[in-house]
Amino acid sequence: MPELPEVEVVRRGLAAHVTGRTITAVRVHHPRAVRRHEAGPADLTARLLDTQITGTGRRGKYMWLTLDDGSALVVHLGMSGQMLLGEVPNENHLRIATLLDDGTALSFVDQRTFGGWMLAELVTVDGSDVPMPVAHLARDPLDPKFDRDGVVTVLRRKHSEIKRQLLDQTVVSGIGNIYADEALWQARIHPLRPGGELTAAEVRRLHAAVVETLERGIAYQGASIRNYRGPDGAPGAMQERFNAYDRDGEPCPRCGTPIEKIRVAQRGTHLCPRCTRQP
DNA sequence: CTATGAACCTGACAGC
DNA sequence: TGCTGTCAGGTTCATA
Repeated sequence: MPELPEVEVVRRGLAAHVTGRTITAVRVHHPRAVRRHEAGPADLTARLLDTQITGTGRRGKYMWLTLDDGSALVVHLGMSGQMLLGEVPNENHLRIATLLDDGTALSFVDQRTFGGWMLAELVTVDGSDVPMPVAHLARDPLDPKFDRDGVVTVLRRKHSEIKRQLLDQTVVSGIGNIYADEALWQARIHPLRPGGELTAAEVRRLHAAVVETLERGIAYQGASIRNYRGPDGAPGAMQERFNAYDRDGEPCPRCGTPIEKIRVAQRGTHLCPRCTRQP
């Protein structure tokens, strides 16, 4: 589920509510949800208690809440994570429940338990302050300091398919399987094309398509194929706007040819066989 | 260094 | 109905 647009919708939804609030209660219901917090559930609980949330941040598919002790609560939604505001949800996938000083509950629900919370210190990398667990990620395409030429240099150095590279979070972060297929469809580039062999015009087209697709995803409040929900529990609408993803067999919105589904890097990959040239 | 595959989980769905 | 196999938005680790 959650790629950059979904995570950004969650971050924005949380920011308005949690900034300035103090955490008054924490309960970890499932240890896997904090497995990446190496000091353990008790440490996380103790350190969160009575801390104030001072702001929010995001890079790629990671988001975080900055805390008044200078550290950050880093959240990854994995495949099915939800950050919910309101009452504590009566949900058997409730993994972590917290209470804020205005009486609101901030809960982490995650069916598949691939996501989780961890506390981390902020480090300065290349002029930006990010939590430790995020430091290895490339900037995402919506980052004001995103360096397109730098990414192109990396693309050229590697020899793997462009879709594989779009999914590599150390090349460019935030893009997952949905938005990779959507951006490649929009740019009319075959997912199997070697990234290093794209022309300058194709690179420009792809960059524009990635930015537009991600921004569209945010504008439609994310894609709810399965269990993605915003912090208010509402699903997104982007799944109704897909041109290629999950549309195999349906006509390409551009030329009418049925969308094809292949596998690239073990991932289901959707493309128009007529709009794109196979390598 | 690059690339591939498996593992980590739960649930939905297709087919028999 | 129920069983089996496959697939799903992500990341990480081990193996070639």
